[in-house]
Amino acid sequence: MNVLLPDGAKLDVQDGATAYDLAKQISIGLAKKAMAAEVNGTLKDITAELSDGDTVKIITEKDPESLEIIRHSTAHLMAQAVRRLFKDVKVTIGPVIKDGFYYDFDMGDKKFTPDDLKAIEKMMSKIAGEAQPVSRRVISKEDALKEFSDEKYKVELISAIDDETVSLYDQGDFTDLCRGPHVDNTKRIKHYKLLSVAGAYWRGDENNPMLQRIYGTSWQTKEDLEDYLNMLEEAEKRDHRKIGKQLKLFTFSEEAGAGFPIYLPNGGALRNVLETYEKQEHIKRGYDIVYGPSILKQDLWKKSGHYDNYRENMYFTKIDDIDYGVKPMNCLAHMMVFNSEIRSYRDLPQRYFELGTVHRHEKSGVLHGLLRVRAFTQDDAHLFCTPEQLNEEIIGIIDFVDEVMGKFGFEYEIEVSTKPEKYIGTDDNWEKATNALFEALKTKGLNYEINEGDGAFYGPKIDIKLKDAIGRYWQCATIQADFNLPEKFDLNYIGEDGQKHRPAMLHRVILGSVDRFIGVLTEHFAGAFPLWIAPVQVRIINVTDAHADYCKEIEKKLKAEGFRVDSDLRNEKMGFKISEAQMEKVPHMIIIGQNEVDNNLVSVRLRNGDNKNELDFSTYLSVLRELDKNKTLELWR
RNA sequence: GCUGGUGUAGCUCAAACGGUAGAGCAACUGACUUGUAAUCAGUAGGUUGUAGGUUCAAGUCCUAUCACCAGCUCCA
Repeated sequence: MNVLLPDGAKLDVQDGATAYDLAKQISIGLAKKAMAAEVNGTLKDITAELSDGDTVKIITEKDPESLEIIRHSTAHLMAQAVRRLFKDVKVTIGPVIKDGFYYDFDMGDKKFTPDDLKAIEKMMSKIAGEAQPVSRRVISKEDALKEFSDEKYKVELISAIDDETVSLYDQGDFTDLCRGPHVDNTKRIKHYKLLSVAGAYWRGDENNPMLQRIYGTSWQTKEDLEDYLNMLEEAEKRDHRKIGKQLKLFTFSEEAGAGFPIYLPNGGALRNVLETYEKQEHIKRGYDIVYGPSILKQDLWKKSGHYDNYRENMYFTKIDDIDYGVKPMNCLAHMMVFNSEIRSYRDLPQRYFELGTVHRHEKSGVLHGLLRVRAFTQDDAHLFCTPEQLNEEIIGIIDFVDEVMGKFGFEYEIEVSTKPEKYIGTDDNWEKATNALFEALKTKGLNYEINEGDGAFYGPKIDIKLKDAIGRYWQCATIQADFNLPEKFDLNYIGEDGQKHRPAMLHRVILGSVDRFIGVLTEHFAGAFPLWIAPVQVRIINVTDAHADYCKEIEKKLKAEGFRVDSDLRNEKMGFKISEAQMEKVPHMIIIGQNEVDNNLVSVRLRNGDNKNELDFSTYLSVLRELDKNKTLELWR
């Protein structure tokens, strides 16, 4: 019989040949590396029999699909190990997830301990060492139900399957219901680690029993595994909650309430830099700065649709017996701004910008440092324009985002989210809005992914996910088209024809939540902020008390220039003071000793350990000005 | 919100079976006057998250509550 290879070549193979036989026929090397096969677009075991006319691609370690296979097989290996160690356990499901896998077990009242994880890992390597062949078996549902009669969760799963038959995978003393594919032998699984244990409900439903879930990771090579574990370690070191405490950026107070960040002077300085920068950039681009109140009448939230669609995330209060809602978004006041006078087509586009502090009721269990809070400030803007201007406005925002992200050194990816289940407005308007977004992305020639049904209740959106220093993605900027609120608020402008027309509206943020962005920045830079953002840009350190006055003089001059500078004139050894400044990740340290005082010089130590000694003060000042003004990520020019 | 875990000095952490709450760093005082990642000595600092309860005795056990941490979505 004949099979087709991905390059279109036809290959004659023996009847009944498996994918492995085919690989062997192509080359011994390929057969050795073969993990699975993609037959007519479907992933199958390497031991799968081929049929005449099949298109076959051999999947090797290099293909991304092989990672999923190996992780799934590792999950089975783990279940087998748990089975051997804990007799009464009921196995449930064990899927592949990003960077690894998990498997849920019903242990009755027993909980896994860290020691258990070690024992399970040990048993896994024993089973892998036994080199047990893994084989697929297809049987009728009926037989499967008999075979798994002791496993109530498997029975539930089998019953829910539509097909007449189900596939099972056998490996030694362990059999699991599984679609596959899998590696052909347990010895293939070498580079894995069990990471954590947690409770999880059966099928994610809190009415179901709580299971014990073990998370693990598995890779093709030792290096990959080590890289991944290092990344986890690195992420822990960069945790903004930890660094935020060390650098005294922000705090949370049990007394003040959960999810309400409180900025300390260092965090305040940093935040002020971001906000000042943003105001300047918005003014440059033709935005007007506006301000709205924190609470608005409940009736207005009813009118906007927030009351019906967003109520569970809102806080309410009463003033003189009238109901009010605390704003979870800034759009309402901006609608009021637009409606404050009659608009002509000549006035459009109107772009309103506000650093607006909003409150949202997040469930207590999801709060997480600055990344998930109940009060935060958005760099929010609403643009009102004619339908014809929409494309240009969206492009303007995309360019804006691109420039700002560049200042922080972030790359990013784009997603478009479409109409969700819960939405307001007509399908026609949704289509118009969605098309406007696609159109703009097309004009810019940008790649994007589509996130079906993930839009806001009032409109579709473009989400921009930035990539941090260790490869994690964070959602920050978003652009949302909206034809619905203008309708509800009866916004209009007078066109060239003297008639009333409905403006189009865009909601957008660049940093998103300023708070969240600070959290992301902290993790991205591991607290070592670029000079233009750093809470303290320059620290002046004297060698002995005799040089204190000169230090104060320099501090005064730099402060007058607007730099964030302080002096450490304590009677300590300078090595000690340098060490402290270093731990605080201050970009520049100015060291002042007798030589500097005598000759009107400064000696600068950079955060990276480099020294720029004995500079004229004026020379240093010009360098500092340049670094700050250019918002460079470098410590020196 | 749910499940599990944690909560001790400003910070990082100790205190076996319930039996007087400790250390390092920071702070303060003094000495030393110092040249690129931690000088020495001394002093002070706590109603053990909060509120109840059990006990001769509670940081330790019980109940409630607050906060924090992990997970709860990614379909055999």
